[in-house]
Amino acid sequence: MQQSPVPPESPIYRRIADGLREAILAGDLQDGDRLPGENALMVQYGIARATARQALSVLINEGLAVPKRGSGVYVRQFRPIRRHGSRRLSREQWERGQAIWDSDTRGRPYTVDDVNIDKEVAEDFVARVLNSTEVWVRRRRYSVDGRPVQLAVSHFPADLVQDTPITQENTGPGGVYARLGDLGLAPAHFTEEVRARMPHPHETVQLDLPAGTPVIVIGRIAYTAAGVPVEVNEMVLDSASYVLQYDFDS
Amino acid sequence: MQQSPVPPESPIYRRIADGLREAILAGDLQDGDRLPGENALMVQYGIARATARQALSVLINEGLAVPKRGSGVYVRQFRPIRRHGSRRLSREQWERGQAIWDSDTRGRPYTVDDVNIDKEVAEDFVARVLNSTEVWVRRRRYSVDGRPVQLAVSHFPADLVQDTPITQENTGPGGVYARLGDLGLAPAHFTEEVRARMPHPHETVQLDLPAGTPVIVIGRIAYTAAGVPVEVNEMVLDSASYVLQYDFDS
DNA sequence: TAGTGGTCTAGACCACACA
DNA sequence: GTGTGGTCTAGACCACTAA
Repeated sequence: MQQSPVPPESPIYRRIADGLREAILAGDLQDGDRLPGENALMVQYGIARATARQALSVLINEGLAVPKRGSGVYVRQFRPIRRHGSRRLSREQWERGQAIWDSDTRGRPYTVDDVNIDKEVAEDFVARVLNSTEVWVRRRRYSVDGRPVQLAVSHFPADLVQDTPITQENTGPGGVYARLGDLGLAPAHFTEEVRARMPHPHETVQLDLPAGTPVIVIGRIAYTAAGVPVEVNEMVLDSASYVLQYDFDS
Repeated sequence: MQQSPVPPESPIYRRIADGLREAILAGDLQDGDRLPGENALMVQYGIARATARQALSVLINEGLAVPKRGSGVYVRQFRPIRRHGSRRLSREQWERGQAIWDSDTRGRPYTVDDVNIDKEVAEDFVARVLNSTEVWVRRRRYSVDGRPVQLAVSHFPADLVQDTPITQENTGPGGVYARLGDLGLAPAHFTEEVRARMPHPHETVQLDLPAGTPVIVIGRIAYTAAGVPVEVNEMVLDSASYVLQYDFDS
């Protein structure tokens, strides 16, 4: 009936992970710095390899570190793009230098690849929102500096956009919204629904996401001034590459 | 010089995880359903325990499943609260039945616990935004149905709110914003910065987050009509409990 | 070639849940 | 008590990176 021997503290792998995390969050280890590898941890703490791996996997799944095969485990950085929702209300005071998170303000150009356009039967929620069972769907991927950052899928009611450039790869100057304007259907109101979750496998591939990186999912509905829904756009963003900004009154 | 023997496909643990994920996303397994456990997978696929664990850990880290000690691994659901940013512009058309994600609209009451108020030296970015090195800080946690869903930390310039109920636990009717109004500092404009990341350990504890659940972080700055910043509020939300909605023009 | 991370096996002891 | 997941050891072979 003696007391339990020694296990009052948290498991070894967790204590190791805590130590490394602290070093990262404190800035002792930063940006592309190399973390102690599996072998180093085995020696330093006298543990088995699986345990060292478990410790590192904690940080990897938290998105704080990235493993590079044959090389090592490295600290990850956060330098997002700033995406503006409603910026119409911005005054100088809250437009300049008042950001909470640092971000890349240099307006780097988007690249669009993998454009893909199809006429499809609408999924349930799209059909419900657009009041249309047939839709034209535009899928594309956006990259910045050669790195993919966003997947977007836009849906348009088939009867409204049939035989317009919206069903073509090249939509002409001003893009899709300008063409909707030509039809007298210029988007005037938007609602955006924002959520976050872990990525699905195909998103991990298409966005080249390291483990531990959530995605931000934006469901956006565009309405004309008359209240006609003309577009449902679902965007999937690499959360390590974005900060969303919304400015509003009241 | 014969071809490589058999390993053209993805690793076993991944194929198992893929199969289970498919079952979840297709709805074959849902809500609180129990997944096949480690032992079941070992037998079914003839693999070692560590490999079965690895397969399950994939789903757990994706937030699709939750392990329950001594019981099993269970499918997780997504039934979020809808949080409205700018809703001022909402018309009936885009206010009712036009949501992309299901959400709990029944207005369940928040509970606030762990209220904590202190006068502190402002962190860098807070000091920069508020033009004040000393701030009053209100920390609190919000729960819905007894489950914690949000952590919030509000900062107020010390010189503006000194000796007001804002420095007290009970701020009176209308809350903090009403008291700011009493001072002629009613918030009129807001900017919100939204990002997502994996939670830090203390957030995991305070929000009781299962593995694989990202947090949504909202950095909110409130300005008076005159453009004076009066509050910096950092909110950390359980991403499995929230959908953010923003409505805007243009 | 040496070192790194990726995958996998075959055991072990533990705390906890549930019947 | 039996079964579950949590932690840990001590090996193995592989693919990839970098010198």
